[in-house]
Amino acid sequence: MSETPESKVIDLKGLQIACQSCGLHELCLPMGIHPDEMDRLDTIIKRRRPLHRNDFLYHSGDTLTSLYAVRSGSIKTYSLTGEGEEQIIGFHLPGELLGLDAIHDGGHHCSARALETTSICEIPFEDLESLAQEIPGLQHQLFRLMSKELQSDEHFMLVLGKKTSEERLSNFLISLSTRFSQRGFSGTEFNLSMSRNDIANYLGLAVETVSRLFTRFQNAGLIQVNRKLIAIKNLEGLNELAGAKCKKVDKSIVLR
Amino acid sequence: MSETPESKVIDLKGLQIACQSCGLHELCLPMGIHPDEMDRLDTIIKRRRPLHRNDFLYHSGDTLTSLYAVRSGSIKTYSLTGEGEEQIIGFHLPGELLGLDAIHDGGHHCSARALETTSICEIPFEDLESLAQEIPGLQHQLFRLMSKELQSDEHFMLVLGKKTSEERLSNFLISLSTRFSQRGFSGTEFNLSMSRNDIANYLGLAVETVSRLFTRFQNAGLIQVNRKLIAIKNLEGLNELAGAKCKKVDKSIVLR
DNA sequence: AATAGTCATTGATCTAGCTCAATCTTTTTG
DNA sequence: CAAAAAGATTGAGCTAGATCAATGACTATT
Repeated sequence: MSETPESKVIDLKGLQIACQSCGLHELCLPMGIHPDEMDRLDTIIKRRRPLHRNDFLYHSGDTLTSLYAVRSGSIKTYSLTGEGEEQIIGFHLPGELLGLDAIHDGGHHCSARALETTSICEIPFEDLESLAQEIPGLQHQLFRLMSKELQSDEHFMLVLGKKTSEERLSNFLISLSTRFSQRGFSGTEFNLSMSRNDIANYLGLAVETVSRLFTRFQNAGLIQVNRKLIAIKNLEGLNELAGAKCKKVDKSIVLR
Repeated sequence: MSETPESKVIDLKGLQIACQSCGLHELCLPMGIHPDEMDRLDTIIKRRRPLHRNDFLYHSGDTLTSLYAVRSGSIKTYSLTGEGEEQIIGFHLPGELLGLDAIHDGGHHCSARALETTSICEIPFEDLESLAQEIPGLQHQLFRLMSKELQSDEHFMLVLGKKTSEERLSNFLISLSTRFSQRGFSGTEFNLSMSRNDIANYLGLAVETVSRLFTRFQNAGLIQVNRKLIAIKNLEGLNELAGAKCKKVDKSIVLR
């Protein structure tokens, strides 16, 4: 985690991609701020060498020093239950900010771990806060990003609150699809960087249920599953499942 | 909703309680800012006449103009599912801020409705944002409040994600108890301003299940239920239930 | 005070999804 | 490359909680 340049073959200079030239700046912190202000943001952001699979970005209990933006790869966040079981809170894709939930009391209450090789921009929070004090657009964007996360948490609470396993999984797949395409990747064909176990844990289901659902969805022609690779074949159908709340007219009957 | 003073017998002047003298300022927006800055905050905050039970604070689809802080009473927020059913997102107690999730795209995605007679401070968002630009403590407190909400949303996701009905309801009761005592009310005896239906909806359970659980909890000596009035008799026991994740050692056996 | 309407409780049954168990596949390690 | 470990799938049965149904209690209206 140290910043000693000599300890690596990797050209750290090459990692110093500016926000300006980053394909994610329309989603990320720099959104809506002027080019010269973006330069100031760049001066506080640290680009570190990539994390490998299972590397920790931070641990539960760590003091909050920085926020982190995913540049490529993916991260899962989780906390441990009373009995020491992992409980997954979220999966974070490129352009998404981590650590916002730690601002409140200055400490992380969950751990963040790379699901695959992942590069990260580190943004020291104190610096960011001072900069936000000077750049109205940055303050606004920070409010917007936090608000967006509140919104998506609320959406997920709705999904968990009432929905059947079918609704949960279809919502999950749609969410991934949407987020991938917003980030310039294919929304119809993508890799799941997390295990079936992680998915089940996140959705509050048993692994077996998730596995069965994948087969069912595939048999119904909604998706094509090949190990970690998912191809969405019928987004419309998935959407119907995702919104299904009818008790009487059982839409899921097509899947039997 | 208009501000015409002559249309009411209520002394609107009397409603103009300053943040300074408000018992909630340690929890609410003014926390951590200096007295003279608090005065500036006071100048932008509008105190309106109280909402009555079932009055709307805002509707889903409304443009975000203000954030709202609950001064007394309680508010529920909910959105409508595809099939037009109400899905409750949260219950908001005195000192809590509403509308933060609307900053992202400037519009409310849920409706907010009073559960009982409720007074509200209205804080025009644009004014608040400008003020936060000038008062670092205010910017920081806004970040903190949003972060706190993220944290509690995450906690609730954990509860919904895996937990049994017993765990869900005990978590709910503990959350209310904690929040009431933080606000200077009794944490061991309080009124539920929401219906059993609302509770069930919020927790993703059937009304009947909630009702049965109340009786079970009462029989186990954990709580005393009298209609809307709840008395916590054994907080320790509730806490155990709330954290229960053991599959083998079934703690809930005591309740049968 | 009577009536209608809403809200809450209790009982009986049914089912979605969990648990347990076995097999198969992929990844890791020596 | 083989062995071991981890992850994924599939099957069979069980259970927590949903649904359906009926009754009881409180609230509001006239």
